[in-house]
Amino acid sequence: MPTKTYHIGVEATMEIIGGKWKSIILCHLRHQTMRTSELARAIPQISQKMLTQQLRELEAANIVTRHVYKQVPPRVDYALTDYGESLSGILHELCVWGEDNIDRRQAEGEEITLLSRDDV
Amino acid sequence: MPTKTYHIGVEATMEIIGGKWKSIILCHLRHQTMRTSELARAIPQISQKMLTQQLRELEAANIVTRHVYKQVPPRVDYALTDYGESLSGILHELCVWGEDNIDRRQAEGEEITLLSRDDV
DNA sequence: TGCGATACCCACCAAAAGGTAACTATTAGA
DNA sequence: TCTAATAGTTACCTTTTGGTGGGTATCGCA
Repeated sequence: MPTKTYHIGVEATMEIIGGKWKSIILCHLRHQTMRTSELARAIPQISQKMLTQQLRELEAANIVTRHVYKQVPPRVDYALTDYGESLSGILHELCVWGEDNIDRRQAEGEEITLLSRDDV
Repeated sequence: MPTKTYHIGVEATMEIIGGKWKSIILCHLRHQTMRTSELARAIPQISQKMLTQQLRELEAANIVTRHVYKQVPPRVDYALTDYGESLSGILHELCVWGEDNIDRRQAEGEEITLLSRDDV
């Protein structure tokens, strides 16, 4: 197999938490284990397809675990792995920086809203 | 104008440092002011077009400044703004986490290389 | 005269990422 | 018998992102 080459560490990180959805999903899982439908409610813009696709990729990267209960209707929940928890600090800072960014842009008159400031 | 809505802070952050190139460019600028050609050498995979495009977007977000010297041949350099500096800690952690991620994957036998570990 | 150096721009094309809608399975309960 | 509920898949399409190859401008220098 051809060796995969990175030039700088951040490339690898962004491969894992980059894209439109992964960091958002992880920010929610940072606080609690969540069912599929809970995640979907917490991220109303995401489609069913994207949600499961992104969760599969996070699982493959050993960032989240998937737990299937043997029930009907099905019940599945997701949680950060220990390794996923090592991203917790970064995720928190990304949220806080973004909140501050939105505040600044509002102060400059941009028409912009932040619906929930769930980071403590 | 329709109000832009974010649901969680990290969405705004990712709009600014997300994508394939922005965080890499910023990680380099974290250590020093750099000319266009220096950035191009530091990030050999990037095309001229992408480099200037991403720099324009970072400039528009007030994360970097562009300084043009009145010379021939032209000389332009880029540096983090004060606001851009507020990302410095996050960028550093993203690099370090990625380096650790690469180490782990290597330890598990993946064929993977990290060329430079420039974070102190 | 014509080339090298630097920092662009533009038109065009390819690939990746994301979105929509319709479909599956199973069981409880109206 | 029909419907709701949950989690997921699949095919198909659109949008966004990124890549290539060309072109511009100015000045010094061989």
